[in-house]
Amino acid sequence: MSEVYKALADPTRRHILEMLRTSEMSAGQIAEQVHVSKPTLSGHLNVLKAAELVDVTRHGTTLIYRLNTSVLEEAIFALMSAFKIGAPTEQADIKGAAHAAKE
Amino acid sequence: MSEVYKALADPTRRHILEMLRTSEMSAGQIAEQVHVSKPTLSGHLNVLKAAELVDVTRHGTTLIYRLNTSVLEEAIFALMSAFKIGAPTEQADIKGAAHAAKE
DNA sequence: TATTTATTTCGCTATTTCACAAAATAACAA
DNA sequence: TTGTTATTTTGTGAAATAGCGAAATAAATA
Repeated sequence: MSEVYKALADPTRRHILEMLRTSEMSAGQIAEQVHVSKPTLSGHLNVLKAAELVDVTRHGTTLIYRLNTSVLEEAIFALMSAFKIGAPTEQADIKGAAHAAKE
Repeated sequence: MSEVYKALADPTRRHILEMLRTSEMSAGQIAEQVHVSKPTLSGHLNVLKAAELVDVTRHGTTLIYRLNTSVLEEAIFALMSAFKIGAPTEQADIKGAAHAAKE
């Protein structure tokens, strides 16, 4: 579980996770949008894989990464329960959170 | 915002935050339960303060730390929103109403 | 003013993290 | 087998992080 927090601590990794939310992607496709060297990207993907935040399957020479939503959900709800924070009840909360997420 | 994730990445700091959930505490009281040296603890408290996860007020010679729940809530809801992970309550209702339940 | 208590800052070491270029590996096609 | 593409592993260096003991600071009290 602690590995999940560490994985989320890096902005590049959070960006990758957000990209994978829409659809699964190969490492090469990710590399087109994340401007770090391939070795660096590979390292980030390994951290995400170790935290089980992403799953990988090979298709020929390409590796397909996809978001493991359940692990992310578990982490978020673990945080919520650890601090006894309830679900938001107003749309304003959701908008506020969406705005904060872009920073 | 990124500072919040980094602050949460360390298990000692998460422990401190959980302690502060119940009630505010002085640095000395925190030190009794967190077994690191005082300089190390002071460093952790500074990280939490920089992320605005805690507020500090001085009472005489002692510094009182208390959890800034709103910043923690914002971080959690930012995560939920970024990954479209819905709370199983009103948030789902709002989304469902807004998008006419399609996906 | 001098002392005591609570906490921080300073100075240092060890470990981890992030980044890159170059070399290596995996799968496939010719 | 040789070559091509996709991706990772290796090696290295710079910067950040966590840890500690010793010294410094802030506030209260004698």
